[in-house]
Amino acid sequence: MELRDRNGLTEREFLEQYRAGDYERPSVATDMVIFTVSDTEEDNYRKLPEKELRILLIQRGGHPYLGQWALPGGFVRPTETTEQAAQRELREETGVDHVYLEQLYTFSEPGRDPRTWVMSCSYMALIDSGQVEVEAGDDADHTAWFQLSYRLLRESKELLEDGYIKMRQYELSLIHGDICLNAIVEQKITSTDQAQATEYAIISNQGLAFDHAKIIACAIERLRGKVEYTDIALHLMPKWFTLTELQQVYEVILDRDLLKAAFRRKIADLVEETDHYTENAGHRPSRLYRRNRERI
Amino acid sequence: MELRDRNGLTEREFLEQYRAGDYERPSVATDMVIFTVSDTEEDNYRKLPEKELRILLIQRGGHPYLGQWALPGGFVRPTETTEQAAQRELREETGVDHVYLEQLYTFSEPGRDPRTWVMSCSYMALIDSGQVEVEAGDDADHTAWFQLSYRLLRESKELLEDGYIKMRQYELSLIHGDICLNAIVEQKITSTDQAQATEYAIISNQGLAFDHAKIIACAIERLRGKVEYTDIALHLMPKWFTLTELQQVYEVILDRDLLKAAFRRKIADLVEETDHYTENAGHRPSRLYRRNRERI
DNA sequence: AGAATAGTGTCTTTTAGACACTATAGT
DNA sequence: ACTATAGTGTCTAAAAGACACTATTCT
Repeated sequence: MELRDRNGLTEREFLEQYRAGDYERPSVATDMVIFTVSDTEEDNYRKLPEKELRILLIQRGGHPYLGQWALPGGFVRPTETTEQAAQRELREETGVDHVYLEQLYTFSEPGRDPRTWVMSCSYMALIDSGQVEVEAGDDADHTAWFQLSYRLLRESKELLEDGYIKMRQYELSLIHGDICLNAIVEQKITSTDQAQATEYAIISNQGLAFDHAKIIACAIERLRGKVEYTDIALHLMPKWFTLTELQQVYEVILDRDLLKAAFRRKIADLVEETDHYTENAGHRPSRLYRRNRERI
Repeated sequence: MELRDRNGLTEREFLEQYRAGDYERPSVATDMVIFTVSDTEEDNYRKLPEKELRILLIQRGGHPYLGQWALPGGFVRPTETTEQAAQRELREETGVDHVYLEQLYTFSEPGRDPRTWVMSCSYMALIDSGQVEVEAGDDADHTAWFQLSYRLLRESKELLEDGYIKMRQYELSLIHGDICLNAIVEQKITSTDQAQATEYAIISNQGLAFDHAKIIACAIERLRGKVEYTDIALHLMPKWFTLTELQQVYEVILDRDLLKAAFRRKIADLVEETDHYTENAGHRPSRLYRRNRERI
């Protein structure tokens, strides 16, 4: 009753005699864009601190890209999924374990790693600001949180016979103390009647290793997109937070101001009020909220 | 002036002496979900034909999963990106070249291929119905277009201390003539205050090879999501089409009826009217539209 | 004439944007 | 009392949903 292939083998027999071919295989690594949001210092006791979006980078201690900054990552092992590899990496690098984790994109351009054929399966992680503060100081081992900004520099559109080409140039800046990394990433959307393709290219790059500027661009775009229609931003918040803090997080991700009343209407179903309030703020206390687990 | 690592090597020297380690590497394949939309036959000369969503499958001629149906795909070569591999595969399998192509997700579960360690970088392609009809008959080489349906079967939600678990079971049906493939795919969303994870599992499976039921589920969900807020569906249309045909395509993707007036308002900016009309339809002729390349 | 689809007008409901107003702890 | 933020009310504009009505070709 068992199926036999053209050599007369059953599946079990086939698998027993199977030897992996000797064609070339790539190494597969995961690279992670780990986001968190932190307060900047504020001198005026009355004013609220501002928020900033940060990602974790590691300074490379060996070739290639010696001295430059790279995303945390590592090679995937045969006994784990890429996601488990990302989780393991995250634990090793930040000590945190249960966080929001989402696969972004697999980068596979030949030559993206000058050593050998390496594909990168990239992930984005969101860590709540509460969990992270503790580890912020471990600068000695060349791990640092960089403030991120990602802004549209130029935009152009060219009409074709049956479609268009749209180019957008973004400036990516990463700042940690005196260290300032910069890259310009170009997004090129070619759209014709049938085909459509989006390509990213690194136009200029100061201090970021490999194609990591592209991966970071990809992550921030995913984050911006999802903030608008999911509750993803809540994974960046501590257990309890004020609505103003939540709005600040939205604003720092989207890089634009939002109107208070409209914002509160929009996120009303994502949160649940508690009976707690902020204290000693130098102004009217604010009610604390938490994530609404009942939401549909 | 050149940087030297702890062994005193410059980057160039390092790369020259670099030998890839002998740790294990996975094979990386691409698997493609190629969508198209076709007309069903209609006996009543007055009635319009209905649309159905189809994907391309290939019957396996060897172990493993001998005789079962699999997505077209193949291994990635060291000189190409995963996207180029997908494009090559698409050309070989369907003869078409310029189509909408989008990376979906990289599946990496150890054991997903019983032969050896294989990761699959999956892609979704959209082919316009006009280009495809020609190739529809090549059934001899075990390649066939299957009508796809993907429906929610069950949904449940369990509240946790600080979050919830949501389970959804979908029934995936693929039909080509007398051949009927079936799978039930479960989506499990675990969401707590910090963490959130979405997992897919194949609950039952008749006739689909590997974990391809998961990949197809992933593709149809991406397609449904993007139809709502992009012009992605236009890549499934021929050069000229009626608004009713376009609406049918939206309806067959979303698996629900839409209101005509609201639909036309919504897609008004995505299309451009032509001066051509349908003929001999047994009823009032319909204006033909094309994709609007001027759209913002 | 009648069948079937094409195409539009308009009323209602919902959502988003804008802005002004009142409320309150802490120094 | 004053500062800075907290929080709400309401008007307007835009988008989505619902439904009815008219228009047109072909057999």
